Order: sequence, then structure tokens, then C-alpha cells
Amino acid sequence: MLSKLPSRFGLHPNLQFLRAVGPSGDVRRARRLFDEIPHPDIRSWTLLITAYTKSGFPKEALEVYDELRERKFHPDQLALLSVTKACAALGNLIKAKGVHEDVIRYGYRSDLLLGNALIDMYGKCKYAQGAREVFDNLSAKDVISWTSMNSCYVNCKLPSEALITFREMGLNGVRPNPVTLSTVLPACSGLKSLNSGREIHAYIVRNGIHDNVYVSSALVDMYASCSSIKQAETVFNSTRQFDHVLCNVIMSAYFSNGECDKALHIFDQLQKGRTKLNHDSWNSVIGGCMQNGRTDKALQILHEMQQSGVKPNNITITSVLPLCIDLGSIRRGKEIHGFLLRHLFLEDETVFTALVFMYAKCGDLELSNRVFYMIPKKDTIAWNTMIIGNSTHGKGEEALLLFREMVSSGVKPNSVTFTGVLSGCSHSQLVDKGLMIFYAMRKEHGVEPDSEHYSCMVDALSRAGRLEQAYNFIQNMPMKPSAGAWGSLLGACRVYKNVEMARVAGKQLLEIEPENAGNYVLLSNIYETAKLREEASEIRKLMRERGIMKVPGCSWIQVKDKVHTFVVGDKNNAQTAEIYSFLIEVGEKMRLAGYLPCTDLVGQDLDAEEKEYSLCNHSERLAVAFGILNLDGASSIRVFKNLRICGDCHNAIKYLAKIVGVQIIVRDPLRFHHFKDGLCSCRDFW
DNA sequence: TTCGCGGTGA
Repeated sequence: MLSKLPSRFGLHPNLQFLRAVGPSGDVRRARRLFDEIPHPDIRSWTLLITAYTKSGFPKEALEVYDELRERKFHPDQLALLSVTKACAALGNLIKAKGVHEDVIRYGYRSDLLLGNALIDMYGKCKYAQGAREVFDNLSAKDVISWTSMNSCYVNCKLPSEALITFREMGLNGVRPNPVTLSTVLPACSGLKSLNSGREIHAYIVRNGIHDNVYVSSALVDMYASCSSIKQAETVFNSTRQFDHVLCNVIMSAYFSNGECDKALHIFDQLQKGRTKLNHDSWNSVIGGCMQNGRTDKALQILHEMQQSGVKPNNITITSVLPLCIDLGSIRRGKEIHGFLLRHLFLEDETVFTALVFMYAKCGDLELSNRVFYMIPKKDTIAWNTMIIGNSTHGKGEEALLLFREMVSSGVKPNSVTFTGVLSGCSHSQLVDKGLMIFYAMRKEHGVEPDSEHYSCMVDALSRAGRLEQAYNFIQNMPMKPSAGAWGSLLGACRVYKNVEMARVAGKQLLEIEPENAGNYVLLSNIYETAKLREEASEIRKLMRERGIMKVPGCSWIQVKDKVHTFVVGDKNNAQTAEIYSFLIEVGEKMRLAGYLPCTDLVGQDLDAEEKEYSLCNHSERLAVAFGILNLDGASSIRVFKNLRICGDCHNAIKYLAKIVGVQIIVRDPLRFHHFKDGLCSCRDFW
């Protein structure tokens, strides 16, 4: 084929250029050839702009447009259309408004094609108001105008507006086409409006449009979003046309319904098909496995993906980063970070945020901070992630500072922001600052406090020992108090040894959350500490009768490439003997330094010596000892635990950190404890 | 000139 082409040296630069901007052209070559054209006409300019946009360089396309304008060219309809598409691809509203002005300046105000393109452009820039203005000013609207307006509303997360516009369109006598239908169905998904979705489905069936893949996948997605997995399945099974998107939609429908095996079955069939899978399908299945806790399967499929020659992209990375969090494996996280730097451009805000989260969750708040400040444009989730990171590390003041910085930089806080800030206040005993924020959130930021926020405040008051006030706060909640609120109060009753309040909170808690073993254990420990043996054993009896099993405590730590796991009294580690003799040996030094084992928290009928022994072999203590024995020159160790850290271990680890001279970081499900020089960052409130 | 899936925060 190539040999039949005339030598490119003999071609006129203009013709060579035209070939280079063609479907399989190379945009950089096109640019060089363009520069060789002595007097490029408006058509060549337009072709170059389009070529840049289609090759994924909308910014460069706009630069070409600026160049064209500087040279005093008058853009025509096609040139304006091409630059409108570039703006849409870039999503830059300021540029978009400039192009809109040019459309008016050059006399295309009432041009239908350009009007439609402008609606689409504003939609992609998430500026519904601008799109609506253009839409309203169109003297004649066709089905594309309506569809673009719909699509804009869906893009701007205004699904009700989309449905209203869709109805309006019908009243104006314009019939929807398949594109319109696949645009409006996601609005039903967003609203979880099964009725609207069914209505549109009925229209589709009546008009025989159901054999369109776009329509089918939108239908499957709509039913899945409305929790009608059976109907989603029916639509999928009755579809005659397939493509990879439709398969991805049904896979995610199954995944979000917890039906992993069905999803994986679809994926198997996709893999057996003739076409090579693209990123989308791999990412859908990897993400689905991750969300369903099938992390081994996710890793296996990630491996298969790489074997098949598809390189992980930003989305793949973002969805597998939580693997490092589960294991607390900062080493693996750094490897992935390195992969990103070597193979992909680190410019995607979502990946940045996932890295910030990973580092914070793996215990390294400093690295987390550093990545955070590298994010060029921080959105609400990015700020929230950093705020929550600081809160869980007991840095309430920093969380408050970040919150102020976020607001002054013009990013709107949402309800998650306040959960982060308030929990930060409560972990750092900034009760009054917390109360101020709590009262300001509705008034100044328009965010209605939900039960999480109330729970945070109950928690803050409880930790500060203001138990009566916390109790009043619970009673004045406009919604049913959550288990979290009562749980905070009960936890504080343990710290402040308030048995009467514990009785009240415990009763509520066992009613709301009868299946949570932790509540029984906590309540029985409080009774035990208060020497109310009978009440304590009654709670344990109740727990047995209800068949509630304690979740076994488990701690883990990474040393070199391996994650080592410990349970109570664990003897499976290769260094078991060393661990126990170390704990006995250092136990003497701890006692001399003033450590008193607090034996009454072990709610079993053992004598004092046995109790002390059973504290000494808690999983977190074994993991810490193992970490110290394998320090290898490091100055800190990181231990992770599935349950809240035990009070006596918390005390013991403070002494351990001082005696050994290391920083010990322990993550429990709620927060981080940084032990250093005999103190903990939680200031003994947790 | 308009369309469907996949990734981040409690």
C-alpha cells in the first residue's frame, strides 16, 4: 500500500499536511508541515486545530487558535466549531467564554450548529447556566440542542433538571433519538428514580429502539442504580448487540450488588473473546474485586493485565492503592508511587488524592502532606483527605488550619469535610473550637449537620469528660442517636469511671447494635473495673446467649518485604522465643520506670499473675516487640491493629518507646497513636 | 453539533 503512494518529497506541502492530519496522522508531523505552507488558509488552520484536539492535545489546539487570531484571521463557522470542541475537551471555562464571545463577534449568534456546540462545550465545562443561556437564545432548536442541554444537566449533576428538560422536549413535539435516550437515562440513575426509568424504557420498547448498544447499557445501568439487578440482567440477556462497555456495565452492576462470581463469569467470557481487552474492562474488574474485598483476585487480574501487555493506567493505580492500606505496607505504596513517576504523568488529581490517603493511612503523615501540596488543583475530596489524615493522626489544630485554608481558597466544604474537622477537634480535645465549627456549619457553610456530626460532638464532649453535656447533646439530637454517639459516651464512661452513665449508654447501645461484640466487652469491662462482678458476668452471659462472638484481635507489621501477623498469645512467628524473652526482660525495666500493669481490664476469672501474662501477650505488644527486634537501624516502627488498642498495651507501649528510644506508631480502626519519649499523640484519650 | 462503563474522602 505504502509503495503505491507517490514519494512524499514530490507532494505539495499542503497535500502532505492534509495527509498528516488524517485519521492515522501524526500531529507533530502535521504541525511541521503546516509551518511549511507559505500561506495557510482558514481551512488548514481549522484542520490543525481539529487534529490537535483529536490527538488529545486540546491545549495546543487552543494555542493554534490564539495564533490564528493574532494573525488577524477571521474564524469561520468551521474554525469556531473546531475550537469549541477543543474547549469542551479541555473543560476550561474561561477559554470557553472567550470562544462564545468570538462566536457572537463574528456574527454566528443564531447559528444552530454553533449554538449546539456551545451548549455541549459549556456542559463539559460544568457551567449549566451558560449552556442554558445559549439554549434559550436559540430561535430554532433541534433534537441535538435538547439532547446537549440534557447531557449538560447530567454532567453538572443536576438530574432533575435533565428530566424536566426531557419532558419539555416532548411537549415541544421533538422526538428523542437513541442519543437523547442514552443521555437522559443516567439522570434516572442519578435520582434512583425507577419510575422515570421504566417510563423511558417503555418508550424505547414501543419505538423499537432497544437494539442500540448505547441505549441498552444506559438501561442496564439505570436498573442497577435503582437496585433492580434482576431487570438489569433481563435487559442485558435480551440484548443482541454487545460491546465491551455493555459488558462492563453489567459487571459493575453485579459487583455493586456483591455478586462477584457472576461479574467474573462475564469477564471470563470477555477474556475468551477475540478482541484484546482495553484498559476499561481490566479496570472495571480490578476495581470491582477491590470493592468486594477480593484483593487476591484483584492482584491476580492485575498480573494478567500486565501479562497481556496492557500497562496499568491512572485508574488501575487508584483502585489498587488501597491494597497498601490494608497491609499497612508503605513500602508497596512507595513502589506504586515510583511506578507512577516512571510510567505515567502524575497529574491526575484523583491519583494524587489516593496517594495522600495511602501515605496517611500507612502512618506517614509527612509524606502525605508533601504529596498533598503537589496537587495543582485541589478539589473538595483532596482537601477532605488531608483534613481527615491530620485528624486521625491527632493533629486537630492542623486540621482546623487546613479547613480555613480550604475555605479561603474558594473550595466548598461538604458534609465529609465537617466530619473530618470535628473528629479532629474531638481527638485533640479542642471541644470549644469543635462546638463553634458545629454551629457555623449550617449558618456559614450551608451544610446541615447529620448524625455523624452530632456523634463527633458527643465524642468530643465525652473525651473531655463533659459526660452530662454529652448526654444532653444526645438527647437533643433531631435524629435517632446512632450507635456511634452512644459508643463514644460509653467509651468515655470507661475512661472517667462513670458506671451510672455507662448503664444508660450501654442499654441503648446493646439495643441498637446487638451484634457488636465490642459493646458487650466494653460494658462488662467497665463493670469489672468497678468491681461489679455480677453485672459484668451478666453482660458476658447475655453475649453468649445471643451467640455473639468476639472478633479476635490481630496486629501486623511489615519488616522488609513481608507482613507479619500476630494474634493473642501467638507462637507461630519464627522469632517467638526472642519476642517473649524480650518482653519479660524489658518488662523489668518498665516496672522500674514506673509502669503498673492494669490487670482489671482483663475480664476473665484469672489470678493476678495470669492476668498480667495475658496482657503481655496481646497481639499489638507482640507485634511491637517483633518490630523492635527487627529495627535494623530504623528509628520508628509501624504496627496496625484490627481492633481498638488495649488500655494496658497503650500504657506499656509508651514506656517501651521511651526505654528503647524509638518512635512507635500504632494504627487502630479509629486513629493513629504516635508513641515517643513516654508519651502518646492521643494524650491518652482514644 | 449530541450518547453508555471504570478510580479518590467518613
